[in-house]
Amino acid sequence: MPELPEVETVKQAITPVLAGQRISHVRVTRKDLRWPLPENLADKLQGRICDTPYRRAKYILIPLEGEQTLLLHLGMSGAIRLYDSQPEFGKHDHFSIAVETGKWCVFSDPRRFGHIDLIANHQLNAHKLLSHLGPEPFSNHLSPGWLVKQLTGRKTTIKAALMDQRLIAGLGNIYVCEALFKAGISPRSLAHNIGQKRAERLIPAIQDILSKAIASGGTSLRDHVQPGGEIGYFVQQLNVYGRAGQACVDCETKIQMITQTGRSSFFCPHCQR
DNA sequence: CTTTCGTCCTGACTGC
DNA sequence: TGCAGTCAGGACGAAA
Repeated sequence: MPELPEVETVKQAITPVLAGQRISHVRVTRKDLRWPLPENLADKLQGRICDTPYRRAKYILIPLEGEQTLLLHLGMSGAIRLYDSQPEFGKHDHFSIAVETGKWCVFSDPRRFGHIDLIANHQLNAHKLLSHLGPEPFSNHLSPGWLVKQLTGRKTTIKAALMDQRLIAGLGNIYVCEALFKAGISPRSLAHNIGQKRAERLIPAIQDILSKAIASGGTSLRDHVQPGGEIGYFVQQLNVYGRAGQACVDCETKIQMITQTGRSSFFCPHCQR
């Protein structure tokens, strides 16, 4: 259920469990999720020491001793749960690892749009899922001038442009809707019509929405990283997403829902121009 | 080249 | 209560 803040939250939760720890058990119950998993994945991971996990876009990357990195992608419905000891596995718990402390890290994904891969470090930058990604939303790369330049000549809407991982990596439908609301920009605005003024609102809006979501994700998480507890996503403080027909928090105009490139967009037709 | 559309899959929810 | 239909936070690859 993951956009960048949820993935970041999961990464933060698994870090103290995995960093510096040797993998003692691996359980793989499918040969594929969205794509075929690496052959003999369990054997390849068994006994390896994990380095500190990090995040790129919506991917969790766990460097392993031996110049390889484990990539986890949660897709649409993926979640990771942590346990203090071996749990009872559920039907969608496709991939689990234990470390020598006895703790288990369980990857669950009902829709199986997620993916797991094991990548040689020198091939990371060329990997199919990573090579095309744009800068992180908090990268120094992002400036209003940079954004305006990137949007020049784009004939699509700002909504579709922000959903494109090649422009800025890690945004998804919810936070694009929320950032556009915060910036007062209609999702229907054409990308090439976003000038310096609106770009100067949009970039801080994106960063503000994401950092607040990460902070609140972290808060809810602390209570939930208990034995059997779930690391997941907690809806809160959404101003437009999922609020079609309800009053705008600023002007009380009814929030509208439209479909753009196959995805729902929520916005306030009065506040967002 | 850029952009949109179909697709992978299960489960939760709505309305008849 | 049952069942068909709809929708979902992602992202590739084909097609336009």
